Amino acid sequence: MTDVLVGQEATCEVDDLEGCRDQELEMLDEATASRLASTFSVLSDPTRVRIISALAGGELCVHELAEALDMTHSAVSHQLATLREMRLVAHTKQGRHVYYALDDDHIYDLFQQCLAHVRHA
Amino acid sequence: MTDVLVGQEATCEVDDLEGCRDQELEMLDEATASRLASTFSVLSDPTRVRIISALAGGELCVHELAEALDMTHSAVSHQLATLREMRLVAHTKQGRHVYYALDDDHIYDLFQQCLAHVRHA
DNA sequence: CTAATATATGAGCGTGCGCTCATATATTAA
DNA sequence: TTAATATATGAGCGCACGCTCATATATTAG
Repeated sequence: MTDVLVGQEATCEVDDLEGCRDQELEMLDEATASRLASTFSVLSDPTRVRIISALAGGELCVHELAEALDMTHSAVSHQLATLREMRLVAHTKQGRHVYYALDDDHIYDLFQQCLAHVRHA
Repeated sequence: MTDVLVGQEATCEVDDLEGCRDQELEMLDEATASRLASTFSVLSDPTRVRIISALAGGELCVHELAEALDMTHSAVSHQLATLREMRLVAHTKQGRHVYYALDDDHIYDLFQQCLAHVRHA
């Protein structure tokens, strides 16, 4: 109680600076926060997690992935499109097959670290 | 073409084993995949990322967080409820203020690792 | 060529979620 | 007591997203 500034109507004036100074914060700007959130959101879906897990063992084509995940080709293909747009998987065409493989090791590191965390807890 | 089993109705029989053997996969089970996805989804929102970033500098009460993020108390309070349910933040009551602080270092490690990745790319 | 296979993709549906608004509860001030 | 402050929370809205279904394109077989 009796904080330096408790006034609630002076919301956007000096308080921000005071608040930051209080704890040496370099507050994350919104753009960086959004990029972080976007990166995490790539991994925030069970299907995509399973795809990444499957591709960790080597490249697979769409119907192999669909079988491994027991999902329709369409559903898997849609998710692969998402992962492609986010530059997480690379694809190479061989005949009428399209083989997908992991493209971003950093994301896979995040995946592994989270896995260790989940398995430990 | 002429794969061992191309029939689409024989989806869940021998193909799974074949696929797995191909690459020594220990496929992630669905439960683990969901837990991974849930963990990542906690960090997949810009507001929650900013809250975690703010709390990284020390504990803050709701109105301080609201000022730091330039958001309403209600929006911040709702997100804090989510973070509380997910055991990411701890709260202590002091008078009419409720101070929040980070509770899970592992999650913060994930946050930091992703930040490094994003800032490097 | 036609047919079958492999993948991609738009439309639509249902659901989850983040915010606002209104309201409820708790604590302190007067 | 009443009033103001601090936080929590239910309802509702709008939007994003993951799936299904249907369709389109590409490649290979016959």
